[in-house]
Amino acid sequence: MPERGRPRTFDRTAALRQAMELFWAKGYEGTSMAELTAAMGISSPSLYAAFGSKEALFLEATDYYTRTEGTEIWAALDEAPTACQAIENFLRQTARAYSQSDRPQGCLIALGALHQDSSSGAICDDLRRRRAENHTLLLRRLERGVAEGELPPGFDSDAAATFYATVQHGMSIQARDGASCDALMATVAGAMAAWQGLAGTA
Amino acid sequence: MPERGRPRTFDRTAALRQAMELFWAKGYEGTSMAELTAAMGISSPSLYAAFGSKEALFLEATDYYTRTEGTEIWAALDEAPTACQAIENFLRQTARAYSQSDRPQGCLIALGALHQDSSSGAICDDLRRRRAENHTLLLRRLERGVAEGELPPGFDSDAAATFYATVQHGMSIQARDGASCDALMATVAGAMAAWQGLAGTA
DNA sequence: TCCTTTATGTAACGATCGATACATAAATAT
DNA sequence: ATATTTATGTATCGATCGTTACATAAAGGA
Repeated sequence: MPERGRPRTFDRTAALRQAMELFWAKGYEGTSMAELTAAMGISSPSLYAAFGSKEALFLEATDYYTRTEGTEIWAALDEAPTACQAIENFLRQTARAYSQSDRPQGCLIALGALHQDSSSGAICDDLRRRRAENHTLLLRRLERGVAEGELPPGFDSDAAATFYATVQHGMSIQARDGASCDALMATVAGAMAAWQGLAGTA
Repeated sequence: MPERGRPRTFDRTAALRQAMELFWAKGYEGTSMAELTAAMGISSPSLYAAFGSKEALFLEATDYYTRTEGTEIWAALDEAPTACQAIENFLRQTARAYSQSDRPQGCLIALGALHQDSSSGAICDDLRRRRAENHTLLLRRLERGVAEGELPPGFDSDAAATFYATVQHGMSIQARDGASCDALMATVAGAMAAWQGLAGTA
């Protein structure tokens, strides 16, 4: 059953991808409507008809980002047999993804809008919620490690999840500063060197 | 020897401090001239006469930030007798400073302008240079630890400095998300748990 | 065929952006 | 006293911001 009315002449998903890459590279406030319409290859009224507003477009772009760009990073958590390997693979995938030269460096969720007091309260809140969800994913995997006996009963999964999430956030800034994949891997090695200490102090 | 011409009626340093706090809270692009003049209590021409431009004001504000806000964090590096204690104190001071409720959370140098492609190339470059300087400070302290025999000869000071700098950058985002000092201390504990591993693998 | 519905293209909206022209005021230098 | 120098206050500059009217084009439904 086809749509009513005149069909749109552009690929909505392709346009959304272009918007995502622009927001990813320049942040929410740093990206103008003029740049968006140019990159998406559509006019301003078409953009508003298809996506609602700049804010709604950003929210949809971050959702698209999560579904397309973040998958390999977070899939590593469930694929590895142990929590230790899961965290390490998670960080190594992060290092690889954040340093790719054919796309913006670092993470859209971490860098897209950091200044709350700006005109974009909803944007900032949405990104913060997504960061909290990521923390929860790490926490669940670590708790599973405790449940399976890999980690001691007193292991502070929440503190460890916070630590590794923080390292990943720092890697976004490091990547924005031009760090190579190897340089990011040095940080991964440092973070994983903490594993023995974290698992032992329980 | 007093100045020629009509003396200015406002405290230049106090105005600079107000500008710094605003840039700190909202970032370079997120802060408007109207907000700056309101917070500084001066008119737009007075601002331009005293500081040159918004960009020059930001550069001077970051310099003021480095001289006034960052001192306690980086002083910890030289005061502690061992490199291990130096890094730990450095991170603990960071946790405390980043979570103060009477000032913006996180670090101006880390969060002030992260998106290079924006209109602010010089701003971004300046902050990146300052971050590189901070990395160098960590590196020098670790190299001193190697020279003094505290750390083994093969210790990778550069990788360790990168790791701890990355953790600090991540703490800025964590603090922006509302993390308490205790929560940041959990990350510090995680980062210091890596010390044994880093010092031992050399 | 005519009506409804949706999309496109042109053009422009009011608001805000960073930055200034201009006249006036207040200090020193001669 | 006069000239010079610097700061202030008002008012506004052109450019860009996100957003939208409006007329037209292209589809399905009756």
